[in-house]
Amino acid sequence: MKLTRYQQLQFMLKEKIQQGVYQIGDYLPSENELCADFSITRTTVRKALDNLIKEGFIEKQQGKGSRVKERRNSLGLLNLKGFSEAVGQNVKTVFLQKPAIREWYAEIPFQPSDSELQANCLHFERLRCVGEHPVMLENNWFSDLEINDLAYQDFVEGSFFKTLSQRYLIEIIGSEQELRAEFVNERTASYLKMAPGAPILHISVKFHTSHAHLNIYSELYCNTAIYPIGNSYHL
Amino acid sequence: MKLTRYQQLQFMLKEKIQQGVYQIGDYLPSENELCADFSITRTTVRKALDNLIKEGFIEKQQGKGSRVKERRNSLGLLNLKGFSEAVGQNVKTVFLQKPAIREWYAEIPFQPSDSELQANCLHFERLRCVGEHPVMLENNWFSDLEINDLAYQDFVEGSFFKTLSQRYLIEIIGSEQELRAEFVNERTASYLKMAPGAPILHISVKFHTSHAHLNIYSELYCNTAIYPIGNSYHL
DNA sequence: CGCACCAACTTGTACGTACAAGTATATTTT
DNA sequence: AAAATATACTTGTACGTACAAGTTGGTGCG
Repeated sequence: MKLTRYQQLQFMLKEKIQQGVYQIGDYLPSENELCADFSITRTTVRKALDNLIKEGFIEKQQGKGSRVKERRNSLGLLNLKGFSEAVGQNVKTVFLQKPAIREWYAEIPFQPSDSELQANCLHFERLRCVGEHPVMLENNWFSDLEINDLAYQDFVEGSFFKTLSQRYLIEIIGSEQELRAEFVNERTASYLKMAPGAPILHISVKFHTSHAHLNIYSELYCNTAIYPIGNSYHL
Repeated sequence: MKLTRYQQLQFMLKEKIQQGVYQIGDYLPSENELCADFSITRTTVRKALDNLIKEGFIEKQQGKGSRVKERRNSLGLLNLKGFSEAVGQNVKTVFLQKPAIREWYAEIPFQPSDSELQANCLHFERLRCVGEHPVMLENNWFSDLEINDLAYQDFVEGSFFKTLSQRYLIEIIGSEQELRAEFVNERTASYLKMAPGAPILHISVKFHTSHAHLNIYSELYCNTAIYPIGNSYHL
């Protein structure tokens, strides 16, 4: 697997950002410095930086430079409104099912590819709580083609996506979602401490990753009575 | 307002796509042809095409060319799953409130800017139906800073966003959403022909546009019992 | 002290060139 | 007829150069 020059620089910079060498708000070396350091032309450096912008890692300003930014806001990822932004993020995550090989769940509204179905299916289930309020029940399925040795202890800062990015160099590059308002079922109601018959937000997601054969299939049940679900994207 | 060369080409191509000169699936002229036609270098042509890719208008394949694609799928825009993809799209849209200047709605969960609040507020309300099923009640608010003379007869193919793009050259470049599952209220239930106490999907959206001072604020109430709401994006 | 100006940076645009790599078609060989 | 090869396209990568435009800090004048 041979990488182009701009890919080498792109991945190297991404790695340093993820490792914290360049922190949020920091400026990267200027384009001319990167040219000199890597013995490449500015055209190639700019291609690498353009990709990092598209991936949401940095932003540029003419005359100033390239600054590392908070990536979460660039993605169409779900977040608990008023939670990620909160200062004291007293969020707890409880594993109901630790990561393990299980059967592919039949009720996924998206069709996994043949190569995914032929591989083993990894699955885990978590309960997300804000303070003492359980707010989201989350199930995830994905093939073990690219990911092995996944243990729940390993999750980087408790985040599955951060783990994918830092341990496996896998980035989320897109998603499809289906949204439904339903009556909560019995099992979910008991976990989320909701009254029977209450409305619940049911989200089915297919996350596309930088590895073409790897998708993450998630089924989310959210109690939005206190914390609505937020979702943002931009080009 | 002086446009750069790649912007001129970019807007010209976008215009031709929107006018149907280049239809979905068509290939654009090759990069070298565009170079010759506009007397610019390939670097500049590629910059214009890169932007059209980012905006979701085209996709490229090495060795073949640049093909016009269905833009809807690139945006985080909401669509009725199983509806847009359906062949016989027997969708009806009924205006409950035609576009007119009204008061800013106080309950928007996003804060309009001062320049927006100082301008007049345009508003309209629509009911979206699939066949005989009403599925979505939609309210939209936005300032009249960039948009005037908006009449409901003018909507291009019945689409507000297509109207913005083609009549006002305004593109949606991002959005923030808040999702909630609630009990349907009385008025909404009667419009959507739902039983009182049924669960409903409540979506609050702030659409960011290519005009920095113009945002579209939408409040959507969706009956997802038959048609779930779809939502996709990719980098 | 305050303001205008300049110099030294930064990124943005645009030029031109060369070759690599993927796709499709026509031609030649087997 | 089928397979391999040549070819003429396409886009992708990478080089190098020049100047425009935005930002910052210092210098010197009023």
